[in-house]
Amino acid sequence: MPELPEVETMRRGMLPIVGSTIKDVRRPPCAKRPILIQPRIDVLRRRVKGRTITSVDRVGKRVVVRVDSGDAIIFEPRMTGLVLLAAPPTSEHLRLQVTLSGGAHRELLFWDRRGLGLVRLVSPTEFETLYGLAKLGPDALSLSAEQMRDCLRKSRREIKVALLDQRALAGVGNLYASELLHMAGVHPQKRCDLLRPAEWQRVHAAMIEVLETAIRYEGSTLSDGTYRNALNEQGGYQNHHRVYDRAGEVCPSCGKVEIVRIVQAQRATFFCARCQRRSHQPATAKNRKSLHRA
DNA sequence: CCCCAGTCCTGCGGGC
DNA sequence: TGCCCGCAGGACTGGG
Repeated sequence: MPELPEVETMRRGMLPIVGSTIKDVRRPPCAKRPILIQPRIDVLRRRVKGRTITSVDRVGKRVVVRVDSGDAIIFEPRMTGLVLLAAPPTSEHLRLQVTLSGGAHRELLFWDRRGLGLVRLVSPTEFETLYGLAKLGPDALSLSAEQMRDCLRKSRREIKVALLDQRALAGVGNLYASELLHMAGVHPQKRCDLLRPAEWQRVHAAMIEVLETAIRYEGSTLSDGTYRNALNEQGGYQNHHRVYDRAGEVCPSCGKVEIVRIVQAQRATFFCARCQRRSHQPATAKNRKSLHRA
């Protein structure tokens, strides 16, 4: 499931298309139910055909491809969507094909096995309404520890659930929420309003560290193998997960078999019952060390 | 404001 | 061995 590191990796892989011109936009025949494309494909085609791509950005978990009219094509991968410059994993789930000219790549593809993703073309005004700060919080990599604490400290929600709320901060998803709380040594069920300033500092530092490291490894390709970068290559961070999908295994911090799985807001959470206590306690020496290495 | 359950969807793995 | 059910969860929606 693409979260910030995976979407950032997709974005970086897309950079070679800046300067290319869009020749056409097609919706390949798909046996299954088509994904949502807004506006209708013929309207989309009229607005982007002949336009030059000026930038490839990211907002939270979405890739933003801007063209010289000011419009932006937003790719929202959700669970299984991929933005590709190479051949997709299968031809079956190809959802959108953008043909290009004037650059090294001939086409940009949106592939999505489960079809929960969406592609939309938005004007600058629509972009602000749909993806501005009123709708989506500041990017997880750009907000400060103070901003993070200010926007969450009064909430009575559990910290792990609050981290998934894209209106508070954008980019953290289910996998990295468990990972960063483990590095911070904070219990996922601890209420935000009960976190101490030192814990907010650790959560913020761990968030930056985990996300940046995951970006260096080009994201996590889970056992279903779905996530790929723009060239259809796997990520590497799945080999460095501390707790995610490791229930019953040894905790990398304390070395004991203490990793457990619980469910919060209908989603799996993994944590170490020994290193992440509900009550206040200082970070373990090992956690502190790994944070300072950041 | 907050929370919860339901919705979309496909592939896979556990259990029988 | 084969089949079926349930699970995976990002974002959104409607009801409490």
